[in-house]
Amino acid sequence: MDIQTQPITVQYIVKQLPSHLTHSISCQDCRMGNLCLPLAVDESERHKLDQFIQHKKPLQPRDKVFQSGDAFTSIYAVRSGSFKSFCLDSEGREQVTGFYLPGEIFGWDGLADDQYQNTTIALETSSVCEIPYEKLEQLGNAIPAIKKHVMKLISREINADQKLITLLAGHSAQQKVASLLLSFSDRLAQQKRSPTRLWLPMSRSEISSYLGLTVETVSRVLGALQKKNLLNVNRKEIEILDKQALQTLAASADE
Amino acid sequence: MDIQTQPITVQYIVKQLPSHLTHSISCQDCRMGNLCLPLAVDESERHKLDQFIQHKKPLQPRDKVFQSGDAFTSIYAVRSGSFKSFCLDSEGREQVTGFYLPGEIFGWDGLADDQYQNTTIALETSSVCEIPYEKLEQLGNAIPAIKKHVMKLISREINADQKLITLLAGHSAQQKVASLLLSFSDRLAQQKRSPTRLWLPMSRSEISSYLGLTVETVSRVLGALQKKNLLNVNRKEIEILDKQALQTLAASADE
DNA sequence: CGTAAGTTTGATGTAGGTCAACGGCCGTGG
DNA sequence: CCACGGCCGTTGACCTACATCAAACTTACG
Repeated sequence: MDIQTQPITVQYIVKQLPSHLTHSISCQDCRMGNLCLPLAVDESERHKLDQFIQHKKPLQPRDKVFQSGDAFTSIYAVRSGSFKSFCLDSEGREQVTGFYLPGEIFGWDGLADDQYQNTTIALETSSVCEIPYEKLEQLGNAIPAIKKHVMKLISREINADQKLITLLAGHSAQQKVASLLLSFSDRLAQQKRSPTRLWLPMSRSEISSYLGLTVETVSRVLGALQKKNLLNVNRKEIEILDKQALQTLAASADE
Repeated sequence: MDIQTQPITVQYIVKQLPSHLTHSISCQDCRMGNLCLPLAVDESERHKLDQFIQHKKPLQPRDKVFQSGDAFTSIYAVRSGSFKSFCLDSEGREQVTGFYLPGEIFGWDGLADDQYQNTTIALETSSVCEIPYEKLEQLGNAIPAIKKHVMKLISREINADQKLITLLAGHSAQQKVASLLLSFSDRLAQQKRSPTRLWLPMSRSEISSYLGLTVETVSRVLGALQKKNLLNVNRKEIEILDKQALQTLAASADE
């Protein structure tokens, strides 16, 4: 019943590798393949990607990938670990706008005005693939499948943002927290990882900012869900005991 | 001090035209030019756009442009009037996700999954240009400037959504309402229309859904802002009396 | 081992939600 | 042309979900 203290994450595996390998895996071998760019792209085309995608070396917690105001040059694919993006309001308070897990892509927010709107930092030891946007555009011209996929990736960000808008605008604290956990669960499942035992890489404060709540409320809601036997909560380790009930709760206000 | 009862809108002007002209204006003549697609595109290229963009005839209030679940085929540019997009939550409650004014583009939410996520309807007598996405893609291949601009348009939607997320997550009712009014003001200014005298095409209920509030709260906040002499409110007509103060209020919690 | 930062828990306050009544506007029909 | 009815917006009284404030506790780290 105890959650493994060191979960077997992609990050964990990568950490075990000699460091000269860590950031030199090619796109062909990348286990994120079908989540990331090369969907519906064959061997030889995938090779072209490798020519310019930079498989960067690991980032430490709090390391910035880019900062609000930086010139837009690239988008980034999460290879391992996790990231948060946020902006500061006029008061200097941090507003978290997204969490990114392995296989997910961030950085689109820089495209409209040629500079990133959000700062994005690593939440844990993590690595990214940097994909220069210019090069990606050129490759898209050569390979229509790539271009099509790029468009889908951008619009996936739109759909995610709109889902969050709906969550923020019309839902209770319980529904918000439950939805976040379910979202994480689904995204872990996409990585072929356990959808019931999750390790939250972000602090309560980051969760609360993302959900438009306070730290205290997030803490209390997690406590309440545990009391209802829907969850096991142990700091950042969460075990989902009753996904069904959690979904019901996230969807409708009853009980 | 009285607000003109029939404001001089694009819609108003278009209504005066013989109806066979209303939806046959070409992209060359469109006053929305630089807001919409043809930015940085020359005469001859603009002509190619005309070949497939459908300048549809006017829509009546509540007419659907597309419905949640419809197959994604096109994006739409607002020529005149205004639109709202919304989705229904599991309870059947309407969640408004965006308002669109002349020169703005909607429909990107359909791209990721090849079907629209939101329903979008006209708020008043309005007209749109339908831009078939397939054709737009092809044109983008031929004319790089078009493709670049399309990318910017999509990512503008991302930025708008993230701005709304920030507004919903960390701001008071007053700040939300003030921000909405200022947003409208700015967008009217882009159309070279008065940024101080606005006519809100949507109901209080639609505003409240968009801002994550109740009708009563929106009404009370408008009342309060009027009492502070920041606004004149007369049903859907709003006159901004003190934009400076409104901006201050929208940005910081003080006073 | 001591300090700081993150988390939990409790007591209290309040912004905004809920419920209810009313009033103005507009369409329809006599 | 006026009367009626329905819809939207406003206003008031009350209430609750969540914020705020405060303090203990736990973990992380020099």
